[in-house]
Amino acid sequence: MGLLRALRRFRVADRDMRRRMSEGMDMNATDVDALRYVIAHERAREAVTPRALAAYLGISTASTTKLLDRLGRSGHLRRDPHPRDRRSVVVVATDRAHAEVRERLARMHRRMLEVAEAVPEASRPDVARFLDAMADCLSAEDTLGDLGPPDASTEPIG
Amino acid sequence: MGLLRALRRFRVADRDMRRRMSEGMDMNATDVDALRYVIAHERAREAVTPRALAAYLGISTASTTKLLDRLGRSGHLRRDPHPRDRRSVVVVATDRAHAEVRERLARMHRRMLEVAEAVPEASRPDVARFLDAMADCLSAEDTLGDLGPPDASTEPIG
DNA sequence: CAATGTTTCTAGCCTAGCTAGTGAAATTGA
DNA sequence: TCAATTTCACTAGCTAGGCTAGAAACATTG
Repeated sequence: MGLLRALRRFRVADRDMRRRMSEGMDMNATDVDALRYVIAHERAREAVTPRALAAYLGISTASTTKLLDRLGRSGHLRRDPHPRDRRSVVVVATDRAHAEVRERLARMHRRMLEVAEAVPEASRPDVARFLDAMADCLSAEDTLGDLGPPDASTEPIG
Repeated sequence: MGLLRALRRFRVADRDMRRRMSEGMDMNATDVDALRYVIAHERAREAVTPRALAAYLGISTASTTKLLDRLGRSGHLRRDPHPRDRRSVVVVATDRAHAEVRERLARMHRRMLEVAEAVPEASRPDVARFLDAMADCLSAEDTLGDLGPPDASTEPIG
């Protein structure tokens, strides 16, 4: 079944991309993920609090405080006062962060759009349904992850 | 474009699944990944060395030594002497590890197969091509990762 | 067979997580 | 209204899982 093979390949590519990205931007994977999260929400005009960020990243708020310190020091994120809750804070990406991410993303994102548009109209619902159903499989309660035969991306000793 | 939305959803589901899996098996994500790798290769009758494992996981061989110690202590992996290279080692999953993983995976894997088989014959090549092309996008040299609008899985402060 | 390369492991360090607990502000309820 | 509770971000201190450097055993090559 080539579909599962293709899915596995995509997952590995995604993992490797995150790795390169983290390497290339000289920050750890969580920090990059956080940066992407903040920027995406900023583009959608939605404020991000440390708590929301922690929930998304799956780390504690204490760790998020440290994360914000790091990304503050590196000049990517800033803490602004929350407009309505004086205990809280709004996390904002700096212009530099926006520019840096835009620069790195633009090309890939454009390519992805092209690829999506190249899928024949008639097949699109099936593609979307397939991915949604796969997501459902992974979301089911008691799962551990799929295995399947290894891809040819390894170097067994033979 | 719903395809990219579906793809994002799949990625998040995959991430969360790994998180639950790591939580549920009471080991860190890298160790689970390693276990899956070893078991998958074992099923394909391919030996796994610490070095190959390190390469796959993207960590140093020194860290892999520690990883093997951990998974040895927990009774999931074993070091066997390498048949032809006396410097080296073959990493083997214990029966218990096989059973544990099989138990956790069986249902999900079965579901995934069903989902794949439910995709209409006519659309399958398009689905596979889409995923392959997306993987290529992510593999391109200078990429950072896609952004796109955030999904509704967040709780912005409004 | 000497020289070089490869493989795993050890020793010691550093970072990014964690829990527990704090002070300040918001919310709830009597 | 105001006391009690909850929620928020943060601090302090710990731990685990990465890293580099270097060593010993073995393989490979000229």
